[in-house]
This record gives sequence, structure tokens and C-alpha cells, in this order.
Amino acid sequence: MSEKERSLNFLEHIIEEDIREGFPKENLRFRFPPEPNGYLHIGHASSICLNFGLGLDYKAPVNLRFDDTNPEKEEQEYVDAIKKDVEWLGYEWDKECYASDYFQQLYDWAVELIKKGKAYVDSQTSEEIAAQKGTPSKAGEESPYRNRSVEENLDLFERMRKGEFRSGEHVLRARIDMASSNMLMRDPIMYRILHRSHHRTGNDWPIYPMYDWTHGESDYIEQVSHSFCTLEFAMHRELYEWFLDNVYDDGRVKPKQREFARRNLSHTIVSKRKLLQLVKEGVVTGWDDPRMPTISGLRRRGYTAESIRNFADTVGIAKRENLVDVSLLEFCIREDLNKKAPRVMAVLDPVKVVITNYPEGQEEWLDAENNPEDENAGFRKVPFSREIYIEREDFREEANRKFFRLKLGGEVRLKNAYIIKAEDCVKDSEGNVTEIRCTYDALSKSGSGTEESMRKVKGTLHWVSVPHAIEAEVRIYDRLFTDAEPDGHKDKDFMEFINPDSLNITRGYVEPSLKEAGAGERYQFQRLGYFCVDKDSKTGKLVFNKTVGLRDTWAKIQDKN
RNA sequence: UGGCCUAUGGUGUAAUUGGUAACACAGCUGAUUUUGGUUCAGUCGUUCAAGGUUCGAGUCCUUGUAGGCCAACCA
Repeated sequence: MSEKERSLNFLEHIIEEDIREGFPKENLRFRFPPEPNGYLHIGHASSICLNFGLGLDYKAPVNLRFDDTNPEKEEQEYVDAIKKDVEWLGYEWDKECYASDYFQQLYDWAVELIKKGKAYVDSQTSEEIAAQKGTPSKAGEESPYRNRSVEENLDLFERMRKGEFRSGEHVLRARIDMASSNMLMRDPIMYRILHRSHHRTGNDWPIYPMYDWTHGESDYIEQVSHSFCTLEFAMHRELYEWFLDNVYDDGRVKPKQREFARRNLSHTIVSKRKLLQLVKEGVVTGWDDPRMPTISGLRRRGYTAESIRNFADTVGIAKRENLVDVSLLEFCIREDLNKKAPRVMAVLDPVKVVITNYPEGQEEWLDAENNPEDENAGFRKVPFSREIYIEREDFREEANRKFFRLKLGGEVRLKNAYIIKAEDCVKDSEGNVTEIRCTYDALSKSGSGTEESMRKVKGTLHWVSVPHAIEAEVRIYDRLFTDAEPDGHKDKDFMEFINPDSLNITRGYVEPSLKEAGAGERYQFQRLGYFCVDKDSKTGKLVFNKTVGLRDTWAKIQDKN
């Protein structure tokens, strides 16, 4: 990998500074620590790219660690989906870890804390504990159980572990400072009793450790050097370090937590809870619905891993609030697909064109370039005949000079084929055009080298031969929310901004080269956009997803009028 | 009546740590084009405010202002 001149983000500055101050480069180690309680979304992609990208840059290992300490929300399905997404993004983790693998070690350390008088069993209800907690501006009060003897604490904690108590009967708390200005330091809970089966440890444990007690110690066990998380954990850092100080051995790496702002994407939400709500309420068909900002949704929509990595890289990382415009994501996928996607022709809102001077029954197979941006992409054959479909919006009976498309008496180039001229059109009783009658210039065939073929006509249209056309279902997506920041309103719920027209299913015609197109393949439908074959697709019943449209300056011109 | 964090074009980030405010997207003009795509050229526009230190401040200091986070047996 060539180390190109690039400015560093603030986290990289921190790492560089640590190295400068003597931290051994070979001890650098990172981790991506998802909780398996939902699917990964575009916001996580930033974190994945950050951590694994750092691993690549510093040639340091990166662990994939599941933060699975809450069996009430976590499931194996999510573990599998997360692994698939990280792999698909193109990253390789060093070790696959689970916080649940550290339950015994965590328990042993907790016993040590009790022995040192730094933890105690509290036997109050959660309401009582909450009431004593105080407020951000008012100190809390100490629990009546705070000064239990070490022996009693040890006995109680052991019995908690053995399952002798009901859920919620006791908790283990760290003994820190009920008057701290940091609420998290007011004797935080380390363990709760929860008789609930865990997706990996089954019924082995009736007690489960809390996030704060688990996360830093897991980093320490794995000897993670830099533990990056989102801003809302900033206040947890003090506790993270307090716990670490109580188990830390000289000579081992003491992990450093630093916080960055999560990335928000306009016109969508990046909250697992809210995404789950969309799934549960049937607003979308599932976590991988192509309208979802999940990695699996984007994948199904036709996004490439490279485009997402590039997006994450372009957005960068910092500490301030942000709302990244979706247009940047769209730019990234267009940029990538422009280089990679083969061009084909498809008509999604067809109107028939009859070329009256083209012999009935005749067909020709014309050469079409697969990708003008890729010299090695080659050519394919597309069939031409007397009757073709063009896009309904590409024809007007009359139009001004700005309309480069087909109008009565006007000429256009049919891509890869001939120049045609519209002579007449047929309409139904309601005035809708049902057929356009044209003549063609037989000498104007694309690539034939004739003088006529070199003629400049302003418009070029895509088309599909009627007798050769293959019908296909095309799913056209629009943004899921009508508001740029659906969850950014205090007085309105994000569900109020759901776009009722986010999915539009239509039937169109595609050229015959697409007959055997398989799931996941990506194409540019010329002049329309990028499309990919959905997993629902079968030969004989093709289904395409619209990934993103082409940049459309014509639409902009029309918007102005 | 607290603590912590943040403030740079419309958006997202950068600025060799005190030395010409830059890059990408978006917008706008034009050129090229058998995709109104791509490409190319150009253009618009920025340091939250007020003081201070300094030859020199986006960067340091002071005081404000605005926004975010913190009172789950969630992570």
C-alpha cells in the first residue's frame, strides 16, 4: 500500500503522539466492538473503516468483539449478519472475540474488588437506587448497604452467581463517590441478576456484567491499545479508567479510550432502535430492504464495498455534530460504478416507435460498447428491428430548442443504431400517445463510417427492440424520509416523515443480453442510472433495483421552469 | 443549578502545531460528448462573538453566545 500524502484525523494524531512518546508501534491494536442487537448501518461503516483502516495503516491487528452482555436484546442472527457485513466491506479481523468469553475473568476481578473494599452488594430496588442517585447538579446519597463487610459482600456475590436470588434482588456496585459531578461515578452497577439464557453461554450465568465494567476490561484482556467509541461515552472514560486502574498490571498495555462523533446521514436515521422499529412495523420489508441505511440494505441496493469505504474516508472523523448529505454517498457510488458497470439499454416507461421505412420482419444485430470508461470491457450485440420502445418522456409532439429529444419533424440518434425522424404519432381517445411513426436514415448506422453516420444530431436516445425485449420488474427507490433530519425534531416523531413514495415498482423492457443476469450484478441502464439484479430475480422473471440515478442536468433545467 | 464536549464556505473535513485558510461534495458558467452520463476548464463562498497576547492568531489567553451529552439492573 502506497503511503500517499494525507492529513491525519485527530485520532491518528493521538496515535502518532503516543508513538512519539515511546509507545511501541508493534503494540498497537484496535477493535470494532458491536453489540449483536441489530444490523450494522452506514454509521457503523465509518467506525469499521476507521478501526480496520487504522489496522491496515499501522499493520496492527484488529479484533472483532461482540459486546454481548445483555441477553435480553442480543441474538445469534445479529452476530452472523455483523460478521458478513464486516467481511463484505473487505476487512479481516485478527480474532473473533466475545465479551461473554470473559465472564469468568470479570467475575474473578469483581471478587478482588470486593476484597479491596471497592465493590459491594446493594439489596435495594432499582427505584430506590435511582432515587439516591441525585441529579447532575445535586449529589447523591449513599446506599444503606454501602458499608457491608467484605465477608458479607463476598458471600452475597457468590450466591448471586450460584443463582440463589431472583432477578433484580441484588446488584453489585462499585464503591466510588456518590457526590461526583459525573453521574457515572456514583457507585455504578457492575452486575445485575438476570435469569435469562444467553446466545453463547446458555444458562451458565444468572448474573451479567454491565457495559462499563465489561468494555474496558475486555479491551485490557485483548491488549487493545486504542479503544475508539462515540461521543456519548465521553463521560464513561473516567469510569473506564477507574476500573482499569483496579486490575492493571505494570508492563501490560493499558488501553486508551477516545471518543469521536458518530456520522449522521441526511434523510435517514442511524439508530438501531429506530431501524428495528421500521422493520417491526413493516415500513420496510426487512433489515436488508434496499431503502434501509444498513450495510445489508445498501448492498442489496447495489452499493459496492469500495464506494462505502471511500465514502467513510471522504467524510472523515472528528468530534463535532454533523449531518452528512446523502449526495456525497451517491457521488461515491456513481464514481465507482461509472468505472465498473457495463452499459445496457432498458426502457422503463415504454412507448412504441414504428420505423415505417424499415423492412418488416428484418432484424440486425448492432455493435454496442459495453463501457466507454473501460477499454477492456469490449462490445456486445444488440438487436434492432422495425418496432422499438423508447422512453415516453423522450418524445413530445412539439417542444422548444432546449428539448434535445424526439419531436415531430425532428431527428434523434438511436444509441448504437440509426438516426430517425418523427413523422407522426397515434393517440388513444384520451389523447395519450400510443405509437410514434418515424422514418430512419439507412446510411446513418453507428460506426459504419459513412458521411451520414457522422452527422451531428443533438439528441441520443436509448431504446429496446420490441420483438427482442425482455420484460423485467424494476424497483425504484426514493429516500425513506422526506426530512433531512427525521429524528432531529423535538416536537415531531421521525415516523411522521416517512416518504409514502419511497418505493415504486414498475415493469419495463431490457435488452436481451440481460436474459441470464444473475443476482448482485450491476449495470448502467444508459441515460437512466445504475441498477442491480435483486436476490428475488430469476431467469424469466428478472427483478432490478435502482441503485442511484445518473446525474441529471435535464431535470435541473426543467426544475427551473 | 453542576460537570464534560464542540464551534472553520450550503455540507463534510484539513491547515506542517503561531506563518499565504485548503480538499471533496453540492451550486453556478462554459467546452467536449452517439448516455442532458463521463471528462475538462472556470466560478461562488469560510475561521461563533467581543476583547487581549504577538511583527503575525482558525490555532494561545479572557469573557460571552450557541449546540450536544450526562440522573437504564441498555450498550
